[in-house]
Amino acid sequence: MSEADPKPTRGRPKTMNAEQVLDVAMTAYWQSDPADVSVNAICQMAGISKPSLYREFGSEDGLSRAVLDRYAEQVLSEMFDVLHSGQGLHDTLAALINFASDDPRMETGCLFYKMRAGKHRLGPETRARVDEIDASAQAAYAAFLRAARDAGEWSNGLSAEAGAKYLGEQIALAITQRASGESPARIREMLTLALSVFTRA
Amino acid sequence: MSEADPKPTRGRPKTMNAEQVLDVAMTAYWQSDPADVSVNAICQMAGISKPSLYREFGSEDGLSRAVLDRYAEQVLSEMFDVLHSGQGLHDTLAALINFASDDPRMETGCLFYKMRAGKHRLGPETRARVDEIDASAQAAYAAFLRAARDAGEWSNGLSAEAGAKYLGEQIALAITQRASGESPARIREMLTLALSVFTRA
DNA sequence: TTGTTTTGGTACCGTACAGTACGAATAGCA
DNA sequence: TGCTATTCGTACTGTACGGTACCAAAACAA
Repeated sequence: MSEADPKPTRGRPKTMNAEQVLDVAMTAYWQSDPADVSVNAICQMAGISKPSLYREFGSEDGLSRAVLDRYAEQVLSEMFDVLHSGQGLHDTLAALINFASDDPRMETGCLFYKMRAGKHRLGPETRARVDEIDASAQAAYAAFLRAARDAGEWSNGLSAEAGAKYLGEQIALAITQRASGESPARIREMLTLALSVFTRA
Repeated sequence: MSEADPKPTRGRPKTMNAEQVLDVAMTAYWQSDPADVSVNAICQMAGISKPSLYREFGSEDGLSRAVLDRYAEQVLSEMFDVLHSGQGLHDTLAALINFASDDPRMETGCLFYKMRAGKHRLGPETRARVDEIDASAQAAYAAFLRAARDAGEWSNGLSAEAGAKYLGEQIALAITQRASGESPARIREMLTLALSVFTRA
């Protein structure tokens, strides 16, 4: 992932903690919106100077890409583990509904979906990473639906790819609505309705 | 709506055409995103100077509010006429699906939904207008669903308000996906699936 | 002609942004 | 004690933005 720094034995010791900066940036991006948080603001919040940030991450694009990587590792991975938990279709969908509607981490939305929604405002590296993650998420949804179909739990006229897209977009919609202050109960009601197409013949 | 100008008999005759400026701004906002189009760019595209624009609209907020008003009159009104066409539930839903999936005007998305998605970046007047339109749209959807229920065409356990919210968000999602380049066929497939909850018992 | 009124645009204001030049600070090594 | 390597942050660059001061242009009225 990142080039292993051979820990230089000479030179002024670094006081900047890259991971703490990433945490600060991730929280800020996540709580509001990547497009509304400037590099200046992140430096101020993290208590470092701008050159320090640029030495570490190269550019704003490099920073946001690193933040997205961290978010994928720390948050998205857990979300996609649900798809491989081996439970049945119904239980897995219920788990997804629970996560999207009630998980406190999604109270201000999902950083990945925020980045995807404002993709054109991101730098090329971050944008490419967004596309990668989007593709792998769709693949995971599709694999999950294929498994459910093979197990005879679902037999729609829909292709697994179309179903995956639908499932992914419904979850994205639900989480995005949480960021705009909609009540978890309403979101649960609507998402349950949207996903009922998988459990009703 | 706007204060009637008493057409002054004195002073230099105005060469600026406010409606043409609004058209230019609406097209620009609509094609890309209100947050990505500057006042400078609009002035350049419209061939006028910045003070002229500010004399007419007061501020960027005033301009975007005027653009939204125009959009509501010219585009949204037609969309909501569908709800009052008096057809049955099934036909009306089909008309909405047609509009969202295939109407060429929605090829680059819906300006209203773009503004709503980036509401926090708008000025106070425009933001208030967005909320107004959102509320009246929900009311129209709810009235439509109540009428359908009274006619016995729909008998879900859902409240008309929850159904209205669901319906509106599904249409918004479909149109927003068109702006991100998704194929009309896919969008139609997914929106049809999402709205099938209204026609299946 | 001489004012008065209205609209025109040039040139500017202050602010915020991403990104950088550069010298001071701090370490190990000779 | 230098010398070199590395990180530090102050202070700056250039650009873009929303918004405005100001005066010239163009009409009618006296």
